[in-house]
Amino acid sequence: MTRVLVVDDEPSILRALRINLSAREYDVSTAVDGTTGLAAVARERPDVIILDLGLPDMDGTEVIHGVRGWTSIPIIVLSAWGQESQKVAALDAGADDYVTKPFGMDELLARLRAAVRRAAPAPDEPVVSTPDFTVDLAAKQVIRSNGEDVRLTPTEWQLLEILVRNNGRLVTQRQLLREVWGPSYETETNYLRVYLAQLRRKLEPEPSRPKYLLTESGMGYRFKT
Amino acid sequence: MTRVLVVDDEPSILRALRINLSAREYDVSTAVDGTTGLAAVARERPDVIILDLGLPDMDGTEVIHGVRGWTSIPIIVLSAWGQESQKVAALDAGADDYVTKPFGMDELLARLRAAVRRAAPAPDEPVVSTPDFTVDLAAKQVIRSNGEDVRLTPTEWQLLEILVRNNGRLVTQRQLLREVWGPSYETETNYLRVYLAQLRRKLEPEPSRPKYLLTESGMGYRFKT
DNA sequence: GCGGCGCGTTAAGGTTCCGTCAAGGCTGCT
DNA sequence: AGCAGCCTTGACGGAACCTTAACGCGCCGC
Repeated sequence: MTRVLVVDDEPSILRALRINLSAREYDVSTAVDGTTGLAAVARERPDVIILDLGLPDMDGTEVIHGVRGWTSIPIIVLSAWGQESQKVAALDAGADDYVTKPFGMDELLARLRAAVRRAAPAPDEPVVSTPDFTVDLAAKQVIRSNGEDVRLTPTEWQLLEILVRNNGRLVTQRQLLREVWGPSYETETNYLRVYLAQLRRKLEPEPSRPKYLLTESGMGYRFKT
Repeated sequence: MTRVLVVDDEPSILRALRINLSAREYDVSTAVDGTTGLAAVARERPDVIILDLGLPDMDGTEVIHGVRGWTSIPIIVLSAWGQESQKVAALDAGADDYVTKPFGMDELLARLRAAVRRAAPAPDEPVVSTPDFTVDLAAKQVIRSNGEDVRLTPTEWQLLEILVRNNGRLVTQRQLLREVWGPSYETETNYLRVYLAQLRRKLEPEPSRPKYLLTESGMGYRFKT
């Protein structure tokens, strides 16, 4: 189910969007200003953000920068009619699209679908195999080469997924912490050590001498087929 | 240079876009109907398409489908005011964005930038090769020509990255020290000698007679492909 | 020819970073 | 309420890394 976060200070718009989007099988959450909006993004990881530019506490482009600092979740901007320069600034700040108020619900829904579709990661290779195990991104499943499947906890899976999607590339500790725990955990390198150890225990033939989940001291981790 | 294909049957709009986009360093080509437009897309592979929905020979969504059948080049749609349903149909057919006529040139340019930015996943050219090894900036990885990969420490990476990004250019010691260790270390040329030696030991076929990491005595260092 | 200067090389400390283990808290289910 | 699975947190030994100093070499000017 697609999760939408609506950031707007007008109760009537919040209500209208909540009703219409819920009816279309979207999972809707809301925030009434920029501060709580940014917190909600970090906490809930919506699939798409609908952001009103006229918030009481901060400028719309600030909110966009705050989000774009660590993730590329699509952002659709709402703005009052005639705020041409604001719209341009918002798009340049990294917004994906905008809709002028008052807007037709059909149009907003179409833009929503377009934004989500664009964000959907390329339907590339959802399966990565090694001599010892196979990771199936689509099925969220890991199977050892002897046939038994490996049980991973949600956090373990998130970590493994990021590493596998960046197969061969080095992934920074900051990036891993950001994408799994959120931007305020960027220094908790502790977590990475614990969870990498768990993943190795479950996947590596010799957990103390890893072949696939490699450490690059001081930089990050790398998944190597 | 970004290549833009404009598909529109109104000469005045074609002219306006050609002038404005050319002035902004875009490479502009044009087509006046859907048929020649589709042919032009296939022939020229533009980086982005600006498409008017009101073409004489075919419906706008047909053109979009024709393009989307084989490529994901971003499409920005132009439509007359009030054609709400057409816009929705165009977005659902796979258009990336739309602008309502009459439009402000600022807005169109902003949407153009946004579309191109979204489509460009690789902002730079992250791979540099020599006969002896290959440096992949994005993956933070160096592979020797015999296949084994080279392990670099964080500091070694920072140094190498700066030198490779300035491929062929001379980089002064001060600049290297400033960017890696910070402005207060600008005189510690010691560090450079130590780390350049380490890099050469790991990368050069004959570390004592370097081919790639060259010293310019008294000035700085230069990476040479 | 002699001393200074810049550079390359090496190795030893000290510090930071990583793997490992285990205890405690939280949540959801029975 | 009790239990099991999962996540957080802290501590510790060991490995990787950075800093620093010392020495050798070639070049240049004196």
